[in-house]
Amino acid sequence: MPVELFNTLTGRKEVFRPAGDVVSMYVCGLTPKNHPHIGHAWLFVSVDVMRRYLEFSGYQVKHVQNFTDVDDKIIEAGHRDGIPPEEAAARYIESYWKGMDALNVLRPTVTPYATRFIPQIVRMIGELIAQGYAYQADGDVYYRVTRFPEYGKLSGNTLERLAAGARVEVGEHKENPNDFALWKAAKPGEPSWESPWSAGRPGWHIECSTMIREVLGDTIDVHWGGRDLIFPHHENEIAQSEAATGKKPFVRLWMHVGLMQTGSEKMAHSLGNFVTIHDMIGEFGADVLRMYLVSEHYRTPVTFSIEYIGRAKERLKRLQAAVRNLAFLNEQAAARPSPGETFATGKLADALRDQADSSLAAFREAMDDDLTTPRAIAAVEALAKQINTTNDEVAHDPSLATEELLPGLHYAGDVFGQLCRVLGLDLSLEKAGAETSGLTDDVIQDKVNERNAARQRKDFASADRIRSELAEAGVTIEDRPQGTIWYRA
RNA sequence: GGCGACGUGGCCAAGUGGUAAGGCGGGGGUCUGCAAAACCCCUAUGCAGCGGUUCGAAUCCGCUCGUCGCCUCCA
Repeated sequence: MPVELFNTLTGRKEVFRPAGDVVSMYVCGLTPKNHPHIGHAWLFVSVDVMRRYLEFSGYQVKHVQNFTDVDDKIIEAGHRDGIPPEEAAARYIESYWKGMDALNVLRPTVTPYATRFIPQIVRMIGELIAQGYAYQADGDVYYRVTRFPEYGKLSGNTLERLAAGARVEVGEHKENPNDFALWKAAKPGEPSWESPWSAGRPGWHIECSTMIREVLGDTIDVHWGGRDLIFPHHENEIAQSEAATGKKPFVRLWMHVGLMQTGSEKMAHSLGNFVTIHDMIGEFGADVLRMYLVSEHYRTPVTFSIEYIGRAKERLKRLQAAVRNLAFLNEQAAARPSPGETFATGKLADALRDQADSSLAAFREAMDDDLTTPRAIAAVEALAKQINTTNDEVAHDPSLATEELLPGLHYAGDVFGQLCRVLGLDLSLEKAGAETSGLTDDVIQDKVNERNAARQRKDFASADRIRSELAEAGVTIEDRPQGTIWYRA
């Protein structure tokens, strides 16, 4: 089954066919002007899931994602924070990495910074001027949209229709209201670079065109961004790149994530209605946040709500239980040699294998169909349920856990692990342990032993007291027929 | 005004012609000293409304109502 993905340019799902052996993928990254919010996380997690799934499916991906580290908003951020613009950019880039690492988002293969490509940007603008696609006016340089007949093809517009809207103001120097700046002359005190036209800085769109060309080439396989970038940003990138290189298409597959909504409007720094990644990770943990984001389809405009994150937390519990149960069952089964083939244990092992196979198939089918993660998660949950059911069977009859169960456990565990990794859910036990508080393993084990002694002598008051003390320290206890296990959660 | 997305149970969410996945919540069980977790069972004659096409539509077409995004910085 081929992977099919929705292409904004054609408005339909298309079979994914990268041009070469390595998928070239560019993502419009951040303009680091503030701490990244949940809407940003929604984009980057979606990209990450796609990348992980492509890699899982045997592709190699060259993932390039930029920082536009020079921009009017960054200059403003510098004023706001009382630091130079470069420092503001560095601060928010750092904040970005911190959030992404926590969310288990793979780092891009290459991360170009706009400010490190100024000579190449200047050269590309020069080419556009030489070819008549751009003109200078009083130190600024503008793109001449009327020279590019296909202007509007990504957003479904034409120049006539855009003109009908007439909400774009005609700049003093523009020939056409839809012309956009390639180079802006600096005002006093603003960061600037020398160019043939003025000391100034690049306009907003040109840096992406230049960096893509320099790092990936004239035509790339995939370009990602938020829906709000379709017009004018990505429209302008097409106009710049296809004009300058003369090669079409600039991008074979345009992908856009739906916008995160707060209440009934889009979440945005400029609207002041944003919730930062950092705050949500602090409150719920990164895995829960990732689970929440992945449980929505990437093209849907999702409404942000604390309540929904709470649901993701509940959902994640089943998966985490499966990880614990796998470890527990493996331990139990390995410790007991098989007395020879037994019908009941064989049936358990078969059920694990069967569910792993069908979950894997369902997962692939869902992901092949434009990365339908909500359905993919259902497949993972079905496998988790089978693992947990096995645990229940063994709880009722401990003698079922013999070496004969091991192959089924290993197979199911392997598939379960792979699928979770594609979704970027990191459910490892080590990590769960590392995240929490004060008590050492030995101290906890002592308390558990102490509690069990109390239970033995039917001193349930003491037993319950110890249990709630542990609970307050973030340690959960499960009493099983084979003994008590504990974990930090 | 132009372009586009969308409207499925209390809530979230799959489902592009064949008779409504999954999750949260709720109810009932199993297990437990009691819990917790897990597991099992139940929880939409109906998919915004009205027409139409079809043997058959949540799924296709038309109209109506409603929500959101873009057209200005924005992931």
